Parts: sequence; structure tokens; C-alpha cells
Amino acid sequence: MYQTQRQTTRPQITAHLAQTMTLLTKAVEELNEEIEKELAANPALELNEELHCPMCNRIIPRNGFCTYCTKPKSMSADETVVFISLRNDFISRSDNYDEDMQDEQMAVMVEELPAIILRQIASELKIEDRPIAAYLLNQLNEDGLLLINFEELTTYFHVPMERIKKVQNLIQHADPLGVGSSTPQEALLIQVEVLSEQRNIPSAVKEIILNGFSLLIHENYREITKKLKISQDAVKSAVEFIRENLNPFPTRANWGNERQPDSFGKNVYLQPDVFISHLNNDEKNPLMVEIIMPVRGTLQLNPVFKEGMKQAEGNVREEMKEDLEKASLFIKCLQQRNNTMQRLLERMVNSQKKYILHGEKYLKSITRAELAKELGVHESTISRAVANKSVKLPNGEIVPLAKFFERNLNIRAMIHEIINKESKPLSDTQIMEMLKKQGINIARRTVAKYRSMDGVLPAHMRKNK
DNA sequence: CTATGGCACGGATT
DNA sequence: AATCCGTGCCATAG
Repeated sequence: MYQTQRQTTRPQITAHLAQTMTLLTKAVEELNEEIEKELAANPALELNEELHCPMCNRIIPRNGFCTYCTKPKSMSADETVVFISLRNDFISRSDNYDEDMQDEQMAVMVEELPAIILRQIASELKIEDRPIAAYLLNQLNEDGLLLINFEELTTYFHVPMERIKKVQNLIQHADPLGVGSSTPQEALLIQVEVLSEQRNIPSAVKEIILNGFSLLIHENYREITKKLKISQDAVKSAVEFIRENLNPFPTRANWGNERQPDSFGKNVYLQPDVFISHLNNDEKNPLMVEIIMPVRGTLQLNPVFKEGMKQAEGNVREEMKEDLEKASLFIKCLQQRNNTMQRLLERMVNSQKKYILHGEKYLKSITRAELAKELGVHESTISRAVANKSVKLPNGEIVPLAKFFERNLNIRAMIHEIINKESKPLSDTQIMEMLKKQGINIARRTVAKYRSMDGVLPAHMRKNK
């Protein structure tokens, strides 16, 4: 149920395109930069352009998978086997640009976006308005926004402003919802408007976008509560909703080529760092976990440098030795980090399999601290590994990895279920009692809180079914 | 009197 | 140290 809801918020075309793009996540990029920096600073470090699979150490083709590790050895029919495969398909930005796929894909986006939109709105577009639509679509900037002067257009086309606005409005309702808006704010409002037809939206969302937009951008939530006289909870759920479902730059986050963070300071959700899917997309097959790795070669100690050190003398020799040690430490750190990520996911996927396959209701609550203990690493290691990463689930939903650690999601999902199932509206107290029967003890106040977090109206305002 | 939302406290988590 | 979370208490609306 939730899946279908989510999917409608992410139009299919964008999902499709996003899949075909080379994905370069922020987390990965940071790591790549880190590597570049170290590489430049330390002569003892060398980059071997051949790609080795970090698991089995076989050489694998650029942009390729390690087929050995990608294929499960024995496929049991019903039991879901989990294994990890790593993918090294990252190209450094400084690489020769014209040969990269990336350029091609950019071109695809730039050329086709207007066409895609035009096709969508064609049936509703009056023939005489076509030139206007075409012009507007060609002026879209890379964020999918329309930063042009409308007054000039009226003289240019010799038509009233109203007509141009009408065309714009058509465009705004096309697939990357909100494209062609003049401001991010406008784009958000369109998205809210459309989404509210399909599902409940926390009540404060619109208000915040309308009247607290600049505060929202600066993450100044306390001011929002004050200025708009909205409760903390309401603001919180609204912001949560906005982050997860709305997108101020209609084309940007969807096929994240942009490096800057979005206006909320985080661009986490739409570019997965980890893919979880069934092998060959067949539900009978085991789950496969792909971790996107920041590798475009294998880091190693530079053998020439090593040789050189042997012959050097005195201070020079000491310095070189230091470099060498640093380099070796760096490599170890990276390996460690990769290793942690791998074990972390292995553990997560195994214990949260039900959630991954059957939805939020089955999410088990695990804290990072527990997991850290289990894996024998420090808590902060887990925290860092989880932060700013997102996962693509088999059903296509992209969620932050942190969601795996949300303690109350399952209960919230159960509340949804109860509310959707019962014919007459249940009060919070009644819901609480129903939960108690299912072995969940929470306070009435808490039920109320979860309810409002998800934008569900109180009992007396819900309608009988 | 019942249902719900606001505020703020204390303990857990990061 | 900072933030998050569940809850209790109280105010308000109906």
C-alpha cells in the first residue's frame, strides 16, 4: 500500500531515466575527492587503473561487475539468499571528458526533457500555444526551473500574460512535477497540490512553504514554529514530508548530476549508494545487494617509491618511510571502511529482510549502538557509514539508509493499517487498545503523535467508510 | 465528560 | 554534547 503511494510521487519517467544515468552520489564523491587528495599529497601511493573486485580480487572491466561475485553459486528456490556484490563503475571527473558516457547522458537529458514534457501536454495544448510551450521548454534551466521575464514574453509573442501562464501551468503539471516553475517555492506548491489529491499531507506543509520558505531553506525550524504558530510536531512532520516527497528543483535530484546540495542542505534520497534487488529482477531469485564503491582502480604502494627508499639516506629516507607508512595506513583505512559497509549491509539485509520485501510494518528496531557492538566497531563508525546514504529497495523505493534504524516506523505502519481497515473512525484511545492486543504498549498520547506525523486526521474528522 | 493537541521533561541514542 | 523520542500533564473544543 505504501509502496504504491510512494511510487506515484516519483513519476515513472524520472525513475527510468535515473536508472540509466551514471550515478554519482555525494558520499561517493567525497570519498573520491579524499582519494585524489591523498594521491596527490603522497608519492608513496599509487593508483593501479586496473579494477580489482574488492571481494575476490579478480580483475574486472571498467564499468563492469565482478561476474564471479554477482552470481550466486547455488540458488535455492524459495529461500532468499543474500550476498554482496560490489560495483566499480565510477569515473573520475577529471578523466578525459569526451570519452565518458556521462557526456552522452547529459545530452540525453538536455535534449529530451523538453520533448518528453511536450508529449505529455500535447493533448491539452492548443495548437496556437505550441510556440509558447516550445519556447518555455527550451528555456528550462538545468534545475527544471524557468527563470525568465514573463513581461518580455508578452510583447514577444503578442499575447496576454494570462495565456502564457496557462501554458506554464500545463507544463508544471507534467512529469517531473513542478518543472517550469519560476521559483523552487512555486515548484513545491505545485507538487503539494497534486500530491494532496492522492494522499494525506501533513497540514502544515503548505503553510510552511507559503509563509516560511526562507526559514525552511535555512533549516530554521524553531523560527517557523514561532512565526507561524505551528507546533513542533507539526513542523517536524511537515519538514519530513517535504524532504521525502517534494523536490524544489524538479529535474535535479531525480537524476542527480548536480553536486551542490539541494536547498535543504541535503541531497540524500534520490541517488542510491546501495541497490537491493532480486537477481535478474525475478522475485524467485535471491536478493542481491550492490554497494557502489568509490573505486576507479586499486590503490597500492608504489613499488618504485619503495625501491627508491632503500637507496635514499638519512633524513630523506626517514621522510620517505613516513610517507610509505601513511600510504599503507590510508589503504588499510579504506579497506576497513569498505569492509564495514559490507558487513553492515549484510547484517541489515538479513535481519530486515521482511521489511525490504513486505513493507514498513515489518521493520525491526535496531539501534546503531547494538549493531556496532555486534560488528565489533565503534558506534560512530556505524553512524558515519549510515549517514547520508540511501538504498534502493526491490520495489523501486529509494530510502535513506537511516530508515533502517527508525524505531517507530513499524508501529506507525500498524496504525495506518488499523485505520484503513476499520470502518468507523477509531479514537486514539481505541487505537491504543488495539495495539495493546497485538502486544504493543504505547501511550495514547503517542498514538496521537504518530497519527499526526503521518498527516492522518483525528477521528472525528475522518469519514465513515 | 471525551478526544485531541501543546509543551516540556528525562532518558535513550547518536 | 546535542538531538531524538515517548510520555505525562494540562488546556481547549465540542
